[in-house]
Amino acid sequence: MSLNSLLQRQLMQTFYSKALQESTQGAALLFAPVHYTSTSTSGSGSSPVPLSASPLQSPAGPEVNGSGGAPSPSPSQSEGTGGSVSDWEDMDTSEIARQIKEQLIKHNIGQRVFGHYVLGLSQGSVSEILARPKPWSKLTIRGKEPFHKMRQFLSDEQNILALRSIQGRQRGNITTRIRTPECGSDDAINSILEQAKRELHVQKSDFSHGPSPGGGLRGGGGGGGGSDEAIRSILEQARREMEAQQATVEPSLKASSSSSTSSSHSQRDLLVSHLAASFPAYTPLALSLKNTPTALPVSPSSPSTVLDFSSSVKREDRGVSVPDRLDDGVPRLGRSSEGSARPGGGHRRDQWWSNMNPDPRRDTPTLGGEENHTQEDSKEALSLGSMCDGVGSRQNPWSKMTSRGLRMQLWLNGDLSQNTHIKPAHNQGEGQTSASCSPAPAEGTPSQTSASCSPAPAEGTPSQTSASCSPPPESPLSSAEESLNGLGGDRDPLAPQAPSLEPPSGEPSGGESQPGTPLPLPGPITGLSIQETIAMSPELDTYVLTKKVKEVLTDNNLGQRLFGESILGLTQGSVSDLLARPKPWHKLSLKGREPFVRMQFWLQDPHKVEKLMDMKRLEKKAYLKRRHSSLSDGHSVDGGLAGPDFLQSASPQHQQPPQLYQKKIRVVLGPEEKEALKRAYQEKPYPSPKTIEELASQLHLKTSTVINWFHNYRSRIRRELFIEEIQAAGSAAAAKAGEGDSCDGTESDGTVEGRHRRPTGPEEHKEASEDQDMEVRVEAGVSGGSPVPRNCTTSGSAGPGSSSSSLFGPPEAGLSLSAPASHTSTPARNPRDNTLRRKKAANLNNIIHRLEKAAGKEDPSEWEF
DNA sequence: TTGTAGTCAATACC
DNA sequence: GGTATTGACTACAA
Repeated sequence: MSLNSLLQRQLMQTFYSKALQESTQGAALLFAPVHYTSTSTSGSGSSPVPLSASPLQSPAGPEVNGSGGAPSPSPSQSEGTGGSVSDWEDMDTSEIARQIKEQLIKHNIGQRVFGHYVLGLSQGSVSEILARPKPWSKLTIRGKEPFHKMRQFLSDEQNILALRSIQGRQRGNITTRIRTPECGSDDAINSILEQAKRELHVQKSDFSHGPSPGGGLRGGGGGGGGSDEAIRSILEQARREMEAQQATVEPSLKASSSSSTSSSHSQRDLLVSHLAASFPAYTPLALSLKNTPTALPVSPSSPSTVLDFSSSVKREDRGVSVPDRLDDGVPRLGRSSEGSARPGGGHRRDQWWSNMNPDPRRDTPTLGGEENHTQEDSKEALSLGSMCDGVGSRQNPWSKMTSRGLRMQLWLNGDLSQNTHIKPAHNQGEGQTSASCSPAPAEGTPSQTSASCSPAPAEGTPSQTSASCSPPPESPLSSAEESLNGLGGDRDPLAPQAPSLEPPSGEPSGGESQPGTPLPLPGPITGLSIQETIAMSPELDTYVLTKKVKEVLTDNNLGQRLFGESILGLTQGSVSDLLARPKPWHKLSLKGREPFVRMQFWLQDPHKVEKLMDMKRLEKKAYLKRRHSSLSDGHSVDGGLAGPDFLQSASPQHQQPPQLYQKKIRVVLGPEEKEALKRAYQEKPYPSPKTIEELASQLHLKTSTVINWFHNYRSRIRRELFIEEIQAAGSAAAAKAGEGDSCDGTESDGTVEGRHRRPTGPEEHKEASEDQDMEVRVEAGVSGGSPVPRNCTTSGSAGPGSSSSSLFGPPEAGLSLSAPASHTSTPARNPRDNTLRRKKAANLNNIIHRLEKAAGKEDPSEWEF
């Protein structure tokens, strides 16, 4: 609770000291989200009053009151008085909303967090307010309150920065989802420290370079509220909090080291996940086992051990095996982490983590050391090393860059290009681009940059290159840069990640390049982040991309799991899904495009295969080593080579009560249940809660299961349709090229492209089965007549309209149950065709629903399809 | 509250 | 042992 307040105090001080200038109740508003009382939104008209208000009042209250001088009402109070601040009147609500939206977008702050922490409103309310702000004159007193808050929120960048930190703390890593209960506390501390560090950074930057990198955010005041005193105060608070936390830990652990605290537990979880994220190639846990073999049998109460570490890492950790990635191959930067050394093998991980991990949360566990660390940073915070820390090496490697990391980077960099080397490589073909941490990449050689960012390259090759800073010149990637097709000498954005695939021994990762022709570079390559690269990327042909990836993987006998975890940061299942059913580029969100961009760059890596091969070998080696160790310790090894299996098997699961390793029981719907659900879907793709209840009751399922099923089914139907349309379009084009006009593309759809793109026979059969199932539904369902688009089923622009028109076309014979039995004769009976129809029909229902829904809207401009 | 996108992870399947 | 499927979940937005 108090931890939560620490970070927010910054926000509060600047926010409410100006806006509210009054009671601590007003200040407490900011903290409402965590501890709303039941009366927080009652008709009293007052703002939510958090239960946690009191502890916050202490630090903030006096300052707030002091700054304001004359007492003034709280927002809620002020509304009763009409507002004691003159400019609270006649606000331009649209403008405020616009600015808020702008800032939220700019800082990647979600509406939920904003509403939660600033307005005391739900995300939905925030959305409403921002999207459709009412004119001031039409607002009630209560309705004006959010605008008061928003305006005050905008008045000081510290508010925004603080909220951004909160957002970053709350938002899970894209690729790692650690859900430990104590995370919040750790994160709070880390966020505080992060903020403090940033403040130091900014101050130093201001001092050294004039304007802060924060750019326009920093309104007028330069350093804003980030005085040394404030920073010290924050750090002091953080230290106290951590001490308080540590006090709860058993003395032995307490005595051992800071890394043995309970907080460090979760911190290690974070470490694990982020390390895995940063160096997915170092999956083999045997690397750590090699160094700490005795750690295996340790009990959970010994957090300093690898085993416990592993066991503490939930499987949410994206299935990457963790500890070993932290050991060998981890660069040991000179500074920090001094105090993180602990008995056992974990200290090196923490050490590495403290140095390398982009997530500011990493720093926390070291109590005294943390403060020292930060202060040390302040002494150094604009050295090249810290620059690298904040911008370069702390930038997550390619496969696991988080939005949080991106935000941090963006903020630290100010205009994004000051400290980074952004270059539209493809077109301009300038020099190296990977020196994201290099302040003067154009002048410094990669080796220089690397040396600065990776002071301890002797630890092994990974250390040389794992940092996002530029790798040493001897890096295989560096030497191979020029071989990258279309790169014009620019480094592959994969570079930060790719070298980590090299074996920790330091030996180069193989020799020859992948014989396959890399796809042309899609567009600008940046040394910044995947997100920016994605944003700048031109449209990619996801289908071609996945096809190529599949080819490479299969040709080289590389598994999806390996590829997914190492390159994409995804699990095998996700990879399978992506490769089998890639969405068209334009249908993908920024996040959804990420794997494809990664694929693209991976394909361009001439050493891609060698690296994965090396990875594979390492995993096997690790497995064997682990097994050997386990056997010698009397444990059996029944897990996989790495990843979650490893974590599981490495843990003493055989000796633990089942509840500690309880696998989630997966609901498996039976054929009858599915059938019923599909029928229901045909009736109503968007069933009402009542219908869902009924279905759940009839099928003896949980309502959530039914809801999930509908969600999933809708989503998957849509995606299936995309694929089918792509295939149809491709086949139509092929047919056109080969046979001239072929408006009826169904044949080629089913026989040429369909076969070509469908993985296996059984798949066909299965589809046919579903077709049959679907045909019944289609004919009896809402779409009524034939859904078969006998015409060009999927023109490139085929959207809902085209589908719709086809589906509503004249009845067509041969669409009944017998259709799937024929695979080759009548085009209309082709299973591919049927599948397409099925999906179109299902999708049509979806569209109809949207149409109906849209029809209910007043303004046609709001219609959205 | 509802819906979508993206993903995980259990498990079925080959 | 690899891949495909799919129920469940998170994050986010309207």
